Amino acid sequence: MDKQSQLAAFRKGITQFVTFSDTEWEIFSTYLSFSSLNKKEHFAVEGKVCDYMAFITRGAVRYYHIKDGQEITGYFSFENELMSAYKSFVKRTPNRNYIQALEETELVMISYQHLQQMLNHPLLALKMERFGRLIAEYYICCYEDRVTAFITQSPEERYTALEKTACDIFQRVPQHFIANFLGITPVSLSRIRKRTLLQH
Amino acid sequence: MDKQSQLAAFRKGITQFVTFSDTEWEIFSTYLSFSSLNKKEHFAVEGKVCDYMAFITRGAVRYYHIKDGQEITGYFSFENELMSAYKSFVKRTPNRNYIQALEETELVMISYQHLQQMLNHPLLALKMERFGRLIAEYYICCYEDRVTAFITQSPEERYTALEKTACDIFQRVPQHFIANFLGITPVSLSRIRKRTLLQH
DNA sequence: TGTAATCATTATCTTTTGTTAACGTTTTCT
DNA sequence: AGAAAACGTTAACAAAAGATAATGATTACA
Repeated sequence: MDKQSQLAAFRKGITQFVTFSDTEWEIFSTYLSFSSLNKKEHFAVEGKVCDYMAFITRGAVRYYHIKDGQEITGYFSFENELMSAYKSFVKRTPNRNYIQALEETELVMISYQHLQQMLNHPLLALKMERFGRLIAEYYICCYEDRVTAFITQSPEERYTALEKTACDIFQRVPQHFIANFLGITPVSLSRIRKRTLLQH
Repeated sequence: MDKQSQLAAFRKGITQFVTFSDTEWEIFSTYLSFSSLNKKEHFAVEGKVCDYMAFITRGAVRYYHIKDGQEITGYFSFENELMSAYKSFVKRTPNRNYIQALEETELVMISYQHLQQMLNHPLLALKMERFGRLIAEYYICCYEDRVTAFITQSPEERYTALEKTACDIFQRVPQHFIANFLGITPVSLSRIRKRTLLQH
């Protein structure tokens, strides 16, 4: 995808948070950069401070931890979504997990440094503060739902809910990653799938 | 506690996010109000839009859902912490859970309406946007850790971790609420406690 | 193209959790 | 002070999940 299309996709994708005037966008877009990830390439790794947040124009990534030498996938992001090792990015602390491309992935990126420059730019500051706030609020709402699911639902209920709200994910992501995401083992997810199939 | 002390506690408590000049604080504090909750009184209930966010100067609350007629406690907040049905408050949607005082609780409150006024107030806007952003970022980090715990740890590991990081919670909150918070049943938590005691 | 790696399923066994109920203790409230 | 409610523990059983290993099938890639 060419850069103009990527920029356009980005501009459209963030209208749920802020809309930039043409003048503002002209300034804003000078702070952006582009990058791409090959399949299995990492956007962020454990131990390093994450210096970028990115908008995915094409592709998909997974977030995973390593515990006792085992990879445990906690989340996914797809095209038209924002991605970052959020805590590391905003707090400037070493990241504690990995973000890896599941497919060929294209990104529009904002570096931490550029973000700070924009937050100090008289013509952008207020809008950027708001942008940051609304993004954060958006993700809080996602997290709220996710924690609620762990508290109030069984693994089977979480699986059924996921199948309802995002069944396309099963076509796109290996099942054992989804199992981790649901908080269970791949073997257990396979059993749940069989169980729920037989029920209908 | 008298209002001046409460205001002082609030001002101090939010220094981790923003520091107000005396002039700013004078304006800011005119938008605040005070309230208190008796034990078991609700700050937020299911189905209603939450109109306030609050700083707890004294006391404690629990957040709970009702599923199949059963209360399931998902979170707690204590003195010197901010509290709100966040998603409902920022999105103006009906709240999906309850927030109830565990003890006599005193609050400094900001109404949604007043917050909007401050966000439009020329002398406060930028700082309030930043305040909102930093609060949201703070809670995202909390949520990140919480979700990671559900993904990577067993119930027993979550219990042990909680005992290490916040063992005082067991003196203050009924154990069956903590069980819910850990994602297990009260019976199971009782067993885990016995098990881990015997191991040492 | 052919070999290796990845992946989902299944089976077996163990461990843990959920469910229900009972019991005694403590707390609450009138 | 006394009755009722709330609470933590324990027991017994059922259900579910974890661990490990084996088996095909598919995919990746050299």
